Amino acid sequence: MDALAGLNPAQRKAVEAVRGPVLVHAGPGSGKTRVIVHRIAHLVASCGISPHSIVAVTFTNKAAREMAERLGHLLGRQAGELSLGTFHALCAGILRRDGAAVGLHRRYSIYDDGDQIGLVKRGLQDLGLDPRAYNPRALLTAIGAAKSRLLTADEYVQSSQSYFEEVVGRVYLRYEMLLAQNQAVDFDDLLMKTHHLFQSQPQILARYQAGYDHVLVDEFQDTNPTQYALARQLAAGQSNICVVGDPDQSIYSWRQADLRNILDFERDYPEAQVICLDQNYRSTQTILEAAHSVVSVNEDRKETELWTENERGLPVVVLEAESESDEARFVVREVARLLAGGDVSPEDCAVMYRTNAQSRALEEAFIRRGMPYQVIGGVRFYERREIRDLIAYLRFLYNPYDDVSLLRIVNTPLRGIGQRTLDEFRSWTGQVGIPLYAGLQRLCEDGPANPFGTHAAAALGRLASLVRDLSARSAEVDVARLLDSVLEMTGYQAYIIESADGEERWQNVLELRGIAASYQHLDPQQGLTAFLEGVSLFSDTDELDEKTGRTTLITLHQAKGLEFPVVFIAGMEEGLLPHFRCFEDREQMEEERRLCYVGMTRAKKRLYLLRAVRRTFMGGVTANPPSRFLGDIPRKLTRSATVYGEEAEPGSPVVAAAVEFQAGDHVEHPKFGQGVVVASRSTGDDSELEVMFAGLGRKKLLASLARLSKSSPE
DNA sequence: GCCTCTGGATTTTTT
DNA sequence: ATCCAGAGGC
Repeated sequence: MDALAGLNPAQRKAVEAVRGPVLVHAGPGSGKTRVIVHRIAHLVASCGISPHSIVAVTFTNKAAREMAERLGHLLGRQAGELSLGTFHALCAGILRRDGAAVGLHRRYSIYDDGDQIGLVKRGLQDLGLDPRAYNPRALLTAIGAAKSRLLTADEYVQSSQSYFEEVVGRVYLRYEMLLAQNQAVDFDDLLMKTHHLFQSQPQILARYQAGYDHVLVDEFQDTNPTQYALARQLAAGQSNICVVGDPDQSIYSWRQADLRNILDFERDYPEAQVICLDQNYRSTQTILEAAHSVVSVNEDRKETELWTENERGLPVVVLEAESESDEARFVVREVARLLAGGDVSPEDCAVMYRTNAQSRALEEAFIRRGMPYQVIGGVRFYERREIRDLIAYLRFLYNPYDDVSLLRIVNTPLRGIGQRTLDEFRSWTGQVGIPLYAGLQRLCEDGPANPFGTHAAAALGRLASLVRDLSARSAEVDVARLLDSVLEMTGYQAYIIESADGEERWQNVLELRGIAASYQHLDPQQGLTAFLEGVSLFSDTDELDEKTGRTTLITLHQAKGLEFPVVFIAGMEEGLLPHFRCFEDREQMEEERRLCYVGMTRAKKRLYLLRAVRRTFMGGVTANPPSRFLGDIPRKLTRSATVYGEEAEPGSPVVAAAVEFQAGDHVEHPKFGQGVVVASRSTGDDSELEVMFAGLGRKKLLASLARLSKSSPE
């Protein structure tokens, strides 16, 4: 095997630079994955490095799988010995093995977003704070941000500067306590606790460092400081660390990804080799130039430009539609037209958008035309109620300290344990000083001689023996059979089938059953561990399948790393892309630009930028001006067109009302002063505006009542 | 204890 | 438009 075959000089250099720190700057379509794969193959096949001592971190599980597959072709069996995965998956494994050193049981739970919100709300309650006065979401974001910067609750409290931060600090402390009680971690904890483990237990770190001589990090621009710190810890033994990224494609700052990691890398490893991959193999010259014209407006940016030997190609199509349904109809018609041409198949096409809500109109159009499509993300499988319920059952059986899961299933399906009984039960276990699950055990042992009223005692007793029987079962049978037992013994199956949309929900349950069945080859304990971990760390992009014969509908964020011959970007409007939440902040606005750049550079041959003049949004109608990004693309690269459908006339009153004030307009209010319209919805003959006023925040106003006047921006 | 109704908030992106 | 929490009736 020749790991260097077919590489250009820069790629070859990146593959061969095996010693010491390396920073690879890889623009879109520059063969980044190729470089990583060949670098690993080169390390193993030519340098004689053991695959056991290589760890490669990817952004998604899917990326890890694909890499594993390609390496399988190059290295055969040895590829299975590499450590490949996301930071989260790798950390979950490390904590499973060594978490005891930081107070974590072997069987801990991983809490997702919904669980976390629940814990924050409980924390607020415990502290006697009103969950309506303090938005749990905002608190959780603040806590997550702290964890992404390795700030513990104590440190946070020490350093809090404002009243809000003080509240966050108190909630953070409480939240951590609740997690510990439940033997649970959140996503950020997977990283932070691993880091803490390594820091506090040098002998454990040494073991991993000795194991990992070579550390690779993909999508480095989207790592957060905690992830970077982890990578440094792992690489500290040999300093053979290679990070690959592209600052222009950094689109996850809201998840605390920090571009400064790239600068820090050069500071932390001054001897690092920097290699730039700037030849693009993916797109036409026209597409590259158009994309560059959008991203190059950014001020926080080193000027780099990709070049390509590919043909000039077709102009970028810029299309104005009357409504989102016209926009969607155009997409479907155009896909059909290209299919008829013969050289394009449905899976060659992708439709991208800023927000998941936009997928709806598109989906309808595909359905109406009978065209095959797949939506990535959207209503997520693992967020469906029936799925969460069943996972809660399994999670509680796996980790009995997991009260969040227990409380979810205590009365699902209904078994007569209402709020009242539950409160009594909880205060009883509190008084006795035992965890909830132990309380249930005790009820089992004591039989009817418990301190509750007859009705409650009977209901609790039934739950207790149910739990006892199911946990006995969990030690004996594989995940799929355990799930069967849950469905049967709890009456959940009947409960689902009789519920509204029972048929559909039961199908979901069967799908989960199928996923569980894929863990059958493991012993009961390992199987349950692996299943729950897989479920927790699963991401929507993981299910993306490129060879389906279906057109892909996907958010711009999820599209990162993918490529398609034909790309449509829908909703090129002020308020959507860029999103109105970013109007006020230059850095965020620059990220919107990068997001647009990421979308455009997914396209190989054909790129369509679409917008709708009028769009339904939260019940009302909004009218958004064209995205400023469209204006940055030189006209010579584009071809413009308009589509107007039959159902709407441009001059209709509905449209007129919404057009009066548009998202992005600067306005003046007699009392509130200067502001920016962030949303306008037309409701019949009036429009309801949301305006962001300097210092006052968002206010909702009726256009007919509030005496607003348009003003010029500064 | 459970069901239904209402009003309010809520949607940006996700490991 | 849809989801949630809280109130009130059975």
